[in-house]
Amino acid sequence: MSKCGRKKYIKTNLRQMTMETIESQQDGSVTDSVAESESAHMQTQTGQNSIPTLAQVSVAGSGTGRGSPAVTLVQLPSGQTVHVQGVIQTPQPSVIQSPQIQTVQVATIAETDESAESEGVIDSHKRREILSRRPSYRKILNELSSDVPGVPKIEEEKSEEEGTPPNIATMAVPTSIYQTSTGQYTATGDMPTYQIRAPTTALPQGVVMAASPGSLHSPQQLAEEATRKRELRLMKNREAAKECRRRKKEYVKCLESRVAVLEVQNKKLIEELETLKDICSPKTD
DNA sequence: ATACGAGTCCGTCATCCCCA
DNA sequence: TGGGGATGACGGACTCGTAT
Repeated sequence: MSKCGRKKYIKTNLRQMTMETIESQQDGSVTDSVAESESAHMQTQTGQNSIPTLAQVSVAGSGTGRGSPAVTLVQLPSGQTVHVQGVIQTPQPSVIQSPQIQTVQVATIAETDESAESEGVIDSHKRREILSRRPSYRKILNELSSDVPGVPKIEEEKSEEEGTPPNIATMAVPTSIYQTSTGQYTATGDMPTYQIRAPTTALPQGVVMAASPGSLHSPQQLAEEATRKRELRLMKNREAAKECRRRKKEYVKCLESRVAVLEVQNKKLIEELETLKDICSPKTD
């Protein structure tokens, strides 16, 4: 797998691994979390052992610097020891309220990874066939939140903005986009400038021409109409993608917050259990 | 200084899925 | 059932930290 392809693979599995983290994090053991993810991933990647096995675990304490790799040996339940390369994902400074919790993304390198990587890149269509679409993260979160009270649902835009939890930092989303005389779209705020490939027919956001199909005569007009529709669709999709990513970030923050809460709960329960054990156990001396 | 790896962001395409 | 919004997946550009 190419460098970029592997990177995408890691990104692709982030959500899945996050869910596994939540399921397994009550144990509190890094090794077990990795092992569970390992086995789960092996099931989903049958026949594709050239793809690195991935896991995401939550660890307490500080990690290394941003983007700095760390190599760890992890023992699986089967007794097999794997090399784990971990990279600290530094959260936004104002995002995580519990500084002890950091998300670590780990990738175990399967033995056949090197050889498979040298075989070349699968074309994108084949990859699309291999990588089946997973359920929407919004759906997952909503299912989660229906099970567990206290987990906010990702709802429609309005309620989401109004009901943002106080510990989650909202991101600035620029909305003012206009067309310059050169066909260049510029956004106010922090969005970078970008260019439309065929600016001749591009329209500002929200502008819909009232050209009905019956009013089009020449093939040129039809082509222009098609181009215009395409530009409009691309523009809408561009904005939708931005919004989608913003919501996804919020979703990830929500999961991270939930992990932090559950870890605290788990710790308290363990302490409580120890206390009760001390009370109930007969004194030996 | 520079090469390199890893992470992030963005635009686009393909597909899912809801609603009129 | 078609249209359109939502989102997974992909690839490219860019940034940043580290090693040399």
